[in-house]
Amino acid sequence: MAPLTEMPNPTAAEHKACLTPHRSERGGLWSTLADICQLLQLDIKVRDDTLEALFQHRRLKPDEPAYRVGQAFEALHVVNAGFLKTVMLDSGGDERVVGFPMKGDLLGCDGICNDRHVSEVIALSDCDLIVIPFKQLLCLGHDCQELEHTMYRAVTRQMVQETVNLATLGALRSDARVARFLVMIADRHAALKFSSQSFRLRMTRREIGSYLGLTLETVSRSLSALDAAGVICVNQRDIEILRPDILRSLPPMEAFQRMKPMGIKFPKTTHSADFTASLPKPNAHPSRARLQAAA
Amino acid sequence: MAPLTEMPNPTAAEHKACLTPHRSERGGLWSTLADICQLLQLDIKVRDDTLEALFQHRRLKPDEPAYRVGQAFEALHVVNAGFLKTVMLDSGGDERVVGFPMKGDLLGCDGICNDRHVSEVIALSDCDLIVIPFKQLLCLGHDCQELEHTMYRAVTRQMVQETVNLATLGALRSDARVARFLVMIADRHAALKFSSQSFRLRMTRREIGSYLGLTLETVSRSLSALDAAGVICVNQRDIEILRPDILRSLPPMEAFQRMKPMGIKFPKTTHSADFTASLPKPNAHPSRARLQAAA
DNA sequence: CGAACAGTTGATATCCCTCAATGGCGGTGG
DNA sequence: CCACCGCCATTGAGGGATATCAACTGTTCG
Repeated sequence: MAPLTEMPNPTAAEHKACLTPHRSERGGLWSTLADICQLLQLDIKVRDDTLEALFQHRRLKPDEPAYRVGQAFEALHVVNAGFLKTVMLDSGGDERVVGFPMKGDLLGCDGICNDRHVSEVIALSDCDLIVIPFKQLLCLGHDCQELEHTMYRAVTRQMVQETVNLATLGALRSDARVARFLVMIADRHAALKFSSQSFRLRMTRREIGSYLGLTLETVSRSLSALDAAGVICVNQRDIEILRPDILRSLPPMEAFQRMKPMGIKFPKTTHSADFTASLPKPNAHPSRARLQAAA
Repeated sequence: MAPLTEMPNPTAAEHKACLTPHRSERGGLWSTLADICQLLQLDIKVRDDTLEALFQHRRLKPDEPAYRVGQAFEALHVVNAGFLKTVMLDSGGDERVVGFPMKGDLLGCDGICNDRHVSEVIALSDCDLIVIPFKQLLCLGHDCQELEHTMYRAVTRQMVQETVNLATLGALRSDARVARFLVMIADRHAALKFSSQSFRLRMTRREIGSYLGLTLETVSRSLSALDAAGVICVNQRDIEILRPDILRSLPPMEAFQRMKPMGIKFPKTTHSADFTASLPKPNAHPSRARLQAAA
């Protein structure tokens, strides 16, 4: 692992409650609906007093759940600060990570359809959430149709994004899965004006593996391989992205490259990217070959 | 809706438009909102004339799309009859199957958030869809809040179900993935009063593989292995389930069995199911061993 | 019939899971 | 303070699972 050149200190910036106009009332933090819409990046057009409605904040410590599987659905949450994981429990009781929410994400959407949660969300760091009681939201929506529509757009956007992320992983080999995972994280950091070039992972290798469908050892090896190839720089949970272009270009497996829409045929695809450019370190691991040579 | 009482011949019955009180007007088929709610298994309480609103049907032939990636979002669709696939296109233009909608499923939810579809839906058989123009739905929702809430519950239910299905696959090996896929199909057939014991797959091995993250050869081999173990009977696309108990009990990989919530430790799990009971056929393939012996 | 496609099966290479050993890091208690 | 412990991460060895390549069969459709 190369020494991470310098890391201005994204950790500190990400950790502090980096919100906006919130007010202290009744002893806790409260935010307006307008604040929430800004956090969700919704451009709400209504100029309405409903935007002044107040919603309470909720703090979580690491390992503390926002809600659990089976719990009655009462409220959505918006992440104002911190990092979390969303997990589902399979029939055997084993947990499967399905997402890593962070600032601006909407939590609890899975409870809308059944009045009961099928997933659970657990804090990976100190977190600050804004609670949106669903009944209250419905009441506000009753008065303001535009608001209701906008909020549901936010809900479906959140769910579509999760599906897109999960769906793209299936066709990739381990190195590419890990690479795509890092790209996802980087893009989300960029959207939040965090550094997308260097950041700290908040989850364990095991949790990453659960999300990607890999074992923790394979995740670790893939990170090491990307490091050895000079694409990233890994130091425990600190990641620096050196070659974002390569990180984004790792191809899917051969069998899935031919899955062109409607059966259009293509000549055998040659791996487009050549990683031969950067070989700062000797390769000693078998899986590193693919990252380094396109031959 | 349809008097789907008994169905001696699922295949034939599934193919014909097994709907109900629809009306022929302006040359096409139309259904009421009440019909749609029944199809979606929504218990709508409102006794309202909005339930008499009419929605047009749309027929698709095999390989015909209901909508395509990038197309402007204008309407949701409810499947009244037929079988389809939902696909997403990754950055390389390769297609990835993310679902196999059938009767009672809601199509097009992914367009709500962006006014543009990120997935596309293609018919695998002759299909009959009911078109729900979204603007019209919003207008109806404006008059009847209960209706709007109910429809959004249907939307989120559809999306949650897809996520759950995708999420459970990651921890399974190939045989278990295929088994779970068959269980999914069987359960959905059962919910529709179709035969869950024997049915015909409408998609190719390649499409199944794309959905499961496997190659078509592996899908074929897994089906053959389940057949050889006496768990199912495969004949091209016709499937008969002989041992649903075994089909549901295939365990995840070792590494993912230990992913108990919050780090609770368990003794090394012994594979609970013993498949030794039924060995009607000789085993000649390496991958069949796991299905037959728990030793 | 022949072409194109879907499915099955085999041989082989490779990927990644599994088991195992090691080191780093943080907390806890003598 | 430091030994100790537990958890996390890394790395290696080995083997099993699955992708890949290839050959063959069956089906559909013109």
